[in-house]
Amino acid sequence: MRDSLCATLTSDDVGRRVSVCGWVARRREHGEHLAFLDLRDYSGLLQAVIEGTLDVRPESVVRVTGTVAARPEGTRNDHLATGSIELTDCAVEVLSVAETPPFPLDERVEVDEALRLRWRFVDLRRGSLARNLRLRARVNRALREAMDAQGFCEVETPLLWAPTPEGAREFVVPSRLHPGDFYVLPQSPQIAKQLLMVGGMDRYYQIARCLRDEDLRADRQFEFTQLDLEASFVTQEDVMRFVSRAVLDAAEVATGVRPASIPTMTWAEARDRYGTDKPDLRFAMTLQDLSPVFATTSLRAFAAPTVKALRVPDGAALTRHRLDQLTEYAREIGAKGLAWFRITADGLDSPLARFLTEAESAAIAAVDGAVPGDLVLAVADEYDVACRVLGALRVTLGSPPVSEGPHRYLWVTEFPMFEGIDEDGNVMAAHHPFTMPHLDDLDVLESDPLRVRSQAYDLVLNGWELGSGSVRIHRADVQSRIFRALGISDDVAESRFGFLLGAFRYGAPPHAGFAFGIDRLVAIFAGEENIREVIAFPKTQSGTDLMTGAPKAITVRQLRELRLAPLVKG
RNA sequence: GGACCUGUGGUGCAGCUCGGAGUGCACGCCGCCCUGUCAAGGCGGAGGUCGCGGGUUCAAAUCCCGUCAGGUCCGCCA
Repeated sequence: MRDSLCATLTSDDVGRRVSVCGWVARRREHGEHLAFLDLRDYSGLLQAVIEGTLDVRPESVVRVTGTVAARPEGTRNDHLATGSIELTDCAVEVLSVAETPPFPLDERVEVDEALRLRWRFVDLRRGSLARNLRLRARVNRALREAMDAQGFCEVETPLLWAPTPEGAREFVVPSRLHPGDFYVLPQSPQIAKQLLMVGGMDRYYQIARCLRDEDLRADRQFEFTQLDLEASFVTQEDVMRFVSRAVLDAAEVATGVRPASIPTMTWAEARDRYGTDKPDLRFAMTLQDLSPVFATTSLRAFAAPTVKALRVPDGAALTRHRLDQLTEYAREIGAKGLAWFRITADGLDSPLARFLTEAESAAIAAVDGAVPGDLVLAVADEYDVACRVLGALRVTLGSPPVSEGPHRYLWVTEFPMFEGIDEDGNVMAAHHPFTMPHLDDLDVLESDPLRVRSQAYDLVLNGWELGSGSVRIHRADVQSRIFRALGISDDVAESRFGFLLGAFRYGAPPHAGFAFGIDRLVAIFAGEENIREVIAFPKTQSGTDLMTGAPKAITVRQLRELRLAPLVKG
């Protein structure tokens, strides 16, 4: 139907007779003798000159056959890639008539997202979504090539899997052939890929869809895509090298610049200095420890195991209302309160200032090299609370928009094996129960489990957790000790993970792996705050699809076939 | 489960504090004019359940309560 794309024609093509197909982006009519038609296909725009009237509606699909011509002197358009040429002597064939679109396709108009989702097929015609999806395709290809080059074999794993009650809530699929029984959609191919290792696949990868029935966020959809990989006879360092290669290749393809190698930070340092396990290294603002200064304080608000402080450059300008909001936020995420100190040339401006000793005031005024005009925030609490709250405030107050600043990658290593204690007094797995403990900490596994580090590692980019991985346990004795620490009895372990543990009895190679979110990676490459902008057909925050209307009721007949009966219809 | 923000012709906004006739702007749409425009231009026109329900009031887009939808966040996401 066509022999050219709109924006691939150049002045070199002048004189050629060509056919192009696309959508009517704009029309400009000048009476009965002249009209202009801007034709759009995925490559861009091309102007066609119509000598006569033009009877096509915007967004109709047309085929234009014409002669490529240089534009007359003085009529070139520098804003258009094809602005020095145009099609003349045109024949316009209308292939499909369009109604007026539900919102303008002009990218300069910001359109309500609900409308964009309802009419996604129209929104896809606008530039930014289309660009993001093409960027995503290039990233996918770079990832595949990197994995292939490193000796990995792409293997597909089932979407219909067995329930493994642990971790994220699973999507459930009723079985027609086995009424009353259910498949679940995998939260990740975790167990499948470990079985591939036992099966001798050696190095596996997959661009895998993962499904989790948890509440949605700007960076979380029910279904998301990971580069999932696993390798045998490798160390943590090997896996980090594999992943770095893939991510850096993708970054180079996406941005044109290859980032330097990715630095490493321990989890303990990340929490201490940045108050989070996913530090955003694009800006400084590290947490300062003031505990020694306040060790013997008479100020009750500061009598706590840990006092940490954060300097906010130029933060003294924040209004009292804003400070109240920040205090409210700090409480919301677990702090008892938030102390603030405006640094002025005359000393501290704060409701607490008059209760501080001279040494205490001096320490606060000196936090992180504070100068007049800055603000110092402080939290006194248990160590982990102080870190977490100030870490969140650091991001709230300092973090640049996603589209700004450099891309700062970071490996975070030596995660704790366990975090927190459940109602039964057992520790809880921080990663998953097949994660190998740090060998140096194996002797305190029973005596002091919360101190045990794991061989788990995260990849972080600009404060977003891209993904995580670990060295897996391949020794039965270590696995039993972990299950015991987690309060999982042999029977329970057998019923939940029996097929995996059984497989491990038939010769399991030492193996390790990783998985990272492609939606998030591409969103950051695209400068988007929201992964919906890099997904063709995303869901709303309440999990609905405004285009298809999903989720929907199914017919009584379908229910009967599945032997299901609705208890309630909400 | 919870907090907050948003909802006004097809689209994007203003109007809301301090209640007084559906008032305004820009785009789009329809008609007419226009031979080099490119976010074309000129003239004219149509188009509204102010998300929905209730309350207060002589009077509600505006104040109050509830509810729905979209978004951001907390919880949740081994």
